[in-house]
Amino acid sequence: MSSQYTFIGEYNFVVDSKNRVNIPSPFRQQLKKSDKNTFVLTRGIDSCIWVYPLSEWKKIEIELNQLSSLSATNRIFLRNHLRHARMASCDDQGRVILSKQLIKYAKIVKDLTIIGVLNKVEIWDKRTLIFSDKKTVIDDDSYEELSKKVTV
Amino acid sequence: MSSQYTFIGEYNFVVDSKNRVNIPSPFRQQLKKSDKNTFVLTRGIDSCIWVYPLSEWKKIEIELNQLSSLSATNRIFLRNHLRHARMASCDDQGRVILSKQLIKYAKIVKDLTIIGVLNKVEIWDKRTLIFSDKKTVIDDDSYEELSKKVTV
DNA sequence: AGATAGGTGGTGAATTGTGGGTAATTTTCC
DNA sequence: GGAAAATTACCCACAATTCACCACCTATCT
Repeated sequence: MSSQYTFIGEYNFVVDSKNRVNIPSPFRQQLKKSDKNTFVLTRGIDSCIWVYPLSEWKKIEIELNQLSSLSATNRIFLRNHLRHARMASCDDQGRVILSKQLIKYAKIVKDLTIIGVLNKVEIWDKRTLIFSDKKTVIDDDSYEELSKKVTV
Repeated sequence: MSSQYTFIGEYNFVVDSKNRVNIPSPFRQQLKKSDKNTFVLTRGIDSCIWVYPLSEWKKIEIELNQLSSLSATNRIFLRNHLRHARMASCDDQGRVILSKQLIKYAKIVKDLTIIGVLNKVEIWDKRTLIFSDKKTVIDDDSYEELSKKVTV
């Protein structure tokens, strides 16, 4: 399950009065033509927005398509996962528009921090992330668990 | 069994005095010519209306055809699924007409929430969905099960 | 200094969601 | 069967939003 993308690094941007956000230029330059400058934006598990290039999202879709709608759990899961997702294409300046729902969810005011996380991009409200940083220190036990899965 | 369609996101609309409902424009734009602006509307398993593009419905028909009518469960399932299904075409403004039976079944008053669920679209009464949200929480065991199937 | 690239702000045109009217068609009822 | 009533199909209209650009400012590198 390896990705074609290598989004890494951190960038500070602002969201403008029309809810537009710049995708960092190094990320945009990686985009394949087949992705047509299109991303899928959705709720992150933390209070941030996850941004996938179209082709990366398609991989997720393939998995979600396995789930039969005859199962109640599946239906709830699919609904809740997909309802907050949106496609968005870059304009000529490389910006995407955030929906009001996503802005509200991620508590976005104006200043943003955008982080590359390999195959996806996270959009954080700057202050929210600073606050979140203080809380999310990984304890030793969790590192033990992690060590079984990744070598780093 | 992957879909040609990527219906995602949530939209708020109203049903008008003639029982017309707008199909969200991003969904309509995906429609293939062969689908001829035609959908199949039927009862969802939850109290909502399921909307399939014609070609996606055809796939379901193929699956349903696999079910032997010798089984009582199958017969009941088939009947209940098919008796409420209806074809409906968009008008020039991209709206379909909901039958009274479907409106009653989904307890639709005026405000709607429309959710894209990959290959189909769900039409919910706004209040009903909010109420449903509160009741339907996925428990931990179910999440464990899900995690075996999808990574997301 | 000039050129280039990257980030931010703004604007007019096109799209979209919603409402309504009228004629054709179907259904209902006697 | 046929008239009346309801439903449906096919239009037009319009306000609000969104989209595709254009313009400008800034920093960096040559």
